[in-house]
Amino acid sequence: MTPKDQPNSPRAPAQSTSISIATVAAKAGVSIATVSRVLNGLSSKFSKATQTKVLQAVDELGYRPTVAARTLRSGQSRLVALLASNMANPSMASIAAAAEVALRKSGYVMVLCDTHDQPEQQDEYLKEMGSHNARAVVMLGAVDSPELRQLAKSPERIVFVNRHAPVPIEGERFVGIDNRQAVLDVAQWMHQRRQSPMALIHGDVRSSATRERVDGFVAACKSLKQALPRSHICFTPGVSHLDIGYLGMKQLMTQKKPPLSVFCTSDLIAYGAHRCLHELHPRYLSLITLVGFDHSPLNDWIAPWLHGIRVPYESYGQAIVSALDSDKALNLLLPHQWVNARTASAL
Amino acid sequence: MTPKDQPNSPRAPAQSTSISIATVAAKAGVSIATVSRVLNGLSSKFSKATQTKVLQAVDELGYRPTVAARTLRSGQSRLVALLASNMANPSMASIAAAAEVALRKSGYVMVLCDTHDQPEQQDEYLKEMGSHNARAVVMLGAVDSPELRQLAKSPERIVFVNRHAPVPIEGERFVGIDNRQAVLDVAQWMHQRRQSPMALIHGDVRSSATRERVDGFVAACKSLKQALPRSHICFTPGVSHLDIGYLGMKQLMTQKKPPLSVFCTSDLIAYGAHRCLHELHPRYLSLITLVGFDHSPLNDWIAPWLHGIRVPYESYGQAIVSALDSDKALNLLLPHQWVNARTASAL
DNA sequence: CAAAATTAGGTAATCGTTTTCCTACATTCT
DNA sequence: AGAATGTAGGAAAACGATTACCTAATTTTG
Repeated sequence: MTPKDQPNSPRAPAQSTSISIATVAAKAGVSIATVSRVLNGLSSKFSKATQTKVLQAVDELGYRPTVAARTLRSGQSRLVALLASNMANPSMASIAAAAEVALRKSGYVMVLCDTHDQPEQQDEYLKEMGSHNARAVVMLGAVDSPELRQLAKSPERIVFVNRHAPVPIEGERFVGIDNRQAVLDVAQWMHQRRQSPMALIHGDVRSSATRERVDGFVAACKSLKQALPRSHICFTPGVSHLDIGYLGMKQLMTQKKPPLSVFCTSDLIAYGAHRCLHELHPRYLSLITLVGFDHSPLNDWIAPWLHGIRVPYESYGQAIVSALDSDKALNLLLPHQWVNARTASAL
Repeated sequence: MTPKDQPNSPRAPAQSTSISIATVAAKAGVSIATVSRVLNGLSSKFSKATQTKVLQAVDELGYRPTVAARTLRSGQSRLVALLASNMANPSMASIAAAAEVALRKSGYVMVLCDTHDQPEQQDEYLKEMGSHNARAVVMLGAVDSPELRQLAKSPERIVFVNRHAPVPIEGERFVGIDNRQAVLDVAQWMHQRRQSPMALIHGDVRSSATRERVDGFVAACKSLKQALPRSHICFTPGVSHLDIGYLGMKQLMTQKKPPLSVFCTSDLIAYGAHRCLHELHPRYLSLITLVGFDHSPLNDWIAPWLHGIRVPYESYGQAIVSALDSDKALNLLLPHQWVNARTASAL
């Protein structure tokens, strides 16, 4: 702005010499300890006048405490690790984005780690976070691993998101939705529309979320007296959700009684199923109802043909922070919502 | 697994007492300094025998250096901050995911920050990263801000991705694609198909990437003697890319000579345009050609009607690391690719 | 009014590393 | 053989905060 853009008065020390708490103390004419106390709000340890002096010195020098020193001494850092099992999944990305905002707002710093659903990587990251003195770990799709079991026994804070801990943990902090209720909603909606036969394409049931959805859906069908033969339940191991959907749908369409409505346990699976139908014959798209699970906002734009359960990922961030700051076990189930396709037709 | 799941032999010290380099030194029967040297590979400072002893002690104790202490002493950390302007954009998420993997592979730890394209937030994060002794900052869509200018003058490493530094920086490290060439490809393809009139819907030109695409496309049209009247160039400030596309297309369709092919400077814009066309009349979808820019892998599944430039986001990770590790300015332009729509029809 | 309690703030130890000196051999050069 | 060089490793000083402990002054209490 001003012609001279030296940030400080000429008296100010060269920017190169980093300013430490000692610099502030000297400038304010107090001891290092006092500066520290003011900065940490250890009230009844300093007078109002001193506070002002210190704060002013801090401000003038543009001082910021060195994180490493603080962490070393106090043994606590503001780092929170988010271990995601697969960042290529848009819903994981949504959660990561929401978590980042909420964590930041609470003064945390988020480190992102993609475990690719592999126990070894997960362990590596968990160890890494230990040596960083991370305040907490957010597991976005945890898999079983030695280090995780180890960590679970320690007082370390872990928040499980969407997928429960792979091994029972007393005092588990969990953030997710009520999958049982959600799939019940799905089953009832499909049942009302009388679009039999129905089918189910699902992901890997090693994920508790998927397991709840599969079990819940099967149970709901049974209680509704809605047929769901084993041949109409598809899963292909070892491939992406997109391929699971694609292959599953292909398989379903070879049955003698192809389904009229298909529930997919994730949106990605539904996308795959859609592509399959489209390739087989575009007309199928208007005949067969696809129901997904996740409903990213983008669906309204590019997959308006998809019905499904909307998971409120944008509010996961705050929930994760709450779980993290909580001193006891927590099971936060966020409200989901049924969403009708925007267009009946196949777009 | 075993009945006794004490991780260590009975001889091992209680897990609670954290093991430091001193513990290792004691166990190996050497000094702290030597352990440090072995761990840091300061060769010709220790014998092979000592190395073995130390490494074994490290292994048996499961010792990991405390990051904070190391950072404090050396003034360097392995933290790399990735400041993204908008994580809700799938292409940013792709880059973030790719960067995370590549950085990790090179021993860095990635901190994710969403600036929401706001200078104040960006500054806050930049300052924060300063006090973390971050090794580098990766700007994924930088905006102009005081702190960034300040940082640019320091020896701090900054990598600009996709969008160039908002203010000229000598020695800029850049990772992106050749937008000029890409839009030339687009224009030529559209020109060959003779789908006149053509139109352009673009994002905010404060982004250098968008500016290059817009200017390049306009220039290409001119050199191809392809009409592109001002009325066929749309931009709506202050709304999301999706809305830019939606509103832009709506505006285009009210013209007396609506376009037969439309170039959108991002896929999100194309999605918006598509939705608009679909709502106006599904038949439009098979008449009007939409060309996007980004081409996330998901497009093959949910937007097979979209032509466009594929940006190799998955290889951005490695490129970012290269730029970061480079000692001099760098302008890494990755190869893009023209992609035809998978289906001519409107899905 | 003396004792007790509170307030304000300084001194110095400490966190776990890295790194600068130093020393003491062992080797090589002249 | 004496000097120079290299190798191996120890002792101790940083790095920049937090915090336990201590001292004085001030206020409250009985």
